[in-house]
Amino acid sequence: MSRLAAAPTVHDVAQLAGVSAGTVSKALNGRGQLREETRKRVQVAAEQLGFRANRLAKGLIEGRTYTVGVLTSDSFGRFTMPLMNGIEDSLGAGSVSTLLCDSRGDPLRERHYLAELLGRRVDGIFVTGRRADPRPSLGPLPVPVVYAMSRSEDPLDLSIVYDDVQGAGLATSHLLAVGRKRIAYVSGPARHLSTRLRQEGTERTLLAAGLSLPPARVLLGEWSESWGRSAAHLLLGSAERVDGIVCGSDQIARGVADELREAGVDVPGEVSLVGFDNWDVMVEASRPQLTTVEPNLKKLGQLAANRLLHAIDGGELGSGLVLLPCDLVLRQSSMPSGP
Amino acid sequence: MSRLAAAPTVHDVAQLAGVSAGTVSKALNGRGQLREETRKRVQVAAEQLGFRANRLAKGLIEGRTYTVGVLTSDSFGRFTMPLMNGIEDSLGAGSVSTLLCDSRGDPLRERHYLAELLGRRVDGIFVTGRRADPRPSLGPLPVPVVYAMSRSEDPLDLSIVYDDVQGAGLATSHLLAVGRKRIAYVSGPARHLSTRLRQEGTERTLLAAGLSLPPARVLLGEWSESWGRSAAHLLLGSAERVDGIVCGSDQIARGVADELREAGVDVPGEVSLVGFDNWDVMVEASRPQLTTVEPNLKKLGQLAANRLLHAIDGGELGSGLVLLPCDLVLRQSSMPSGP
DNA sequence: GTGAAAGCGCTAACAG
DNA sequence: CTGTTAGCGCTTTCAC
Repeated sequence: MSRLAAAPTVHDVAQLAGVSAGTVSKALNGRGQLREETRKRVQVAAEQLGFRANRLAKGLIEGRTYTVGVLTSDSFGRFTMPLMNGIEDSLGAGSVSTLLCDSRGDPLRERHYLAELLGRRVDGIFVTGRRADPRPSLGPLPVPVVYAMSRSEDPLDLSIVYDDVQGAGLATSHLLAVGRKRIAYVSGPARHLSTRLRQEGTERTLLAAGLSLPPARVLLGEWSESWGRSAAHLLLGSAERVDGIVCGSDQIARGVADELREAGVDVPGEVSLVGFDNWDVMVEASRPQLTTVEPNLKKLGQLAANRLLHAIDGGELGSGLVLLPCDLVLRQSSMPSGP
Repeated sequence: MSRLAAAPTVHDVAQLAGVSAGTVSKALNGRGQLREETRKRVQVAAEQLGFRANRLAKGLIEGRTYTVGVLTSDSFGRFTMPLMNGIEDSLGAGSVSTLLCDSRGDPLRERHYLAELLGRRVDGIFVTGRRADPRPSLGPLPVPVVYAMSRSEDPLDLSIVYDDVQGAGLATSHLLAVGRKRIAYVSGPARHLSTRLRQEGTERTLLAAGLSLPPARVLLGEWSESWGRSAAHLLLGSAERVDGIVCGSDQIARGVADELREAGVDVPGEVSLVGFDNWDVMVEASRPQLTTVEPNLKKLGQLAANRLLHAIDGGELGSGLVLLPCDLVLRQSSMPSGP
């Protein structure tokens, strides 16, 4: 549509209302003592001109911008999305805006964006990214920083992540609870921390129950359905049959489910399956639908935002690694006796 | 990590370098005539203090903020992501930052965010969202607005979308080219514009080839794999066999592929299949992998950003609906004689 | 060459 | 009650 004139200033409003700029400010912000009639007149004039106070000018005075930066090391993907939603939930209420920067994993680009954010005097910064692996700290900055769904190498930073170990433990406990005993772990590349942590959670839980996770029942590959199918094929070919599988992702779990079904193995009749991520697209399209670990990313985002806001308001930010517990979502793939 | 002191100002740098504030500005911005020695001294002082010019103050003077807003009517999803990447590509070069607002489809929230963006004096605004259906215009604003992957009801606005009709036409032409004649269209809900446009593209192409798309070969349902499977089942039950299927999404196509395979129908031997979206996760996990329509969202984002930047620099924004052509990506699902 | 002063849009403190 | 003044951090004349 057609373009409006440049944004009006307090002076424009003042002139129209026949008062001074200071009076406009007071009238519009409900400060000072004004005659009701004057206040009204100013409001009408402001309305008429479509006046909105310039936040840059306000920020200059207040010394804060009500803006936070989000620095992501990876393209905005499926995991960043619910996290961002959580962050917005907590920020939106206080009308803090979000400046988005995607470094695409390039450290140079990250430095550039960081400088940009600092130049814009953001009140705080979130650092995030797909990989859960520890990443270099941004170092000491004039504003508080929260590493969300991402962990800084520096223990003095505050990092908030979901608990991979506990999540996998939940999955494993559930398999034990439905009577499974010979449990396998199929997951992504060993170089990913989350692969190792989820394995640890699975193994620990089995050990605590007097069972074990022998190397032959640990299959590590890629985060793909295709690998899930291959892994299931391998499991079918081995001498001893497993009756439960903890998968490192919903994609893998779905691949496993497909392969098992096509090989005539009943899921969950003969084998119980648990995924990880609670990714709706995968979980719902899978046959049978997947019991899976919900990493509560939205909640993680909310928590991260609350901590950051608190620090911005002068509170203590805290430091170290905060582990947020996962939940288990029950669906058909795991329950031999029906949901 | 520990917190740094508040950001230093030009005066801090000036004091350290033993010059005046004005000189600092000139030295750091390469303006005015300064002795090389002085310039150096200022630069060293600035470096030492970690000085970054406050962009708010700069923006106040320049009258522009080098910030644009992105107003999305839907959570940042799979479609918004590549679009954003494209936008960042074009903006990043000029170090324009992005203020992100997710209205979640709530008009009230949208108004709030719009006010917020205007208050922050963004230089321009992108409007986007998952649905391709026409949406109400934001109306006349003091800054240029581009509707990207979204169309405004007002023809005076500039809307840039990919060409659903042409995309479906590409898919259909390809099916014809590999020798298919009895073609079906399986897609999402009829209330979605993209469903109807893609149908139009399919039908037009068939008519142009002397063929037709009878109602019995049009199956509209949901954007899910599950619907794809149901639709394929229906097609298998009908009297006349189809030999090619244009699907409204990759998810649907994958569901169709699964159902056909499990019913013993060879894809692409007996039936050729084309999807829409080129969504890696679906396209690669599908058996066989999917030939599909690539909507070039990243390119769309780049174009939208370039147009907006041009308008911000005082150029003409333009208006009306701009249709960006789709591409076809060939994989196994469509080619009876192998790729 | 460099410093001092004015002003971007706004608000807070102080006059009147 | 309302207007005037000063100043947030920066840049840009204009004197010196």
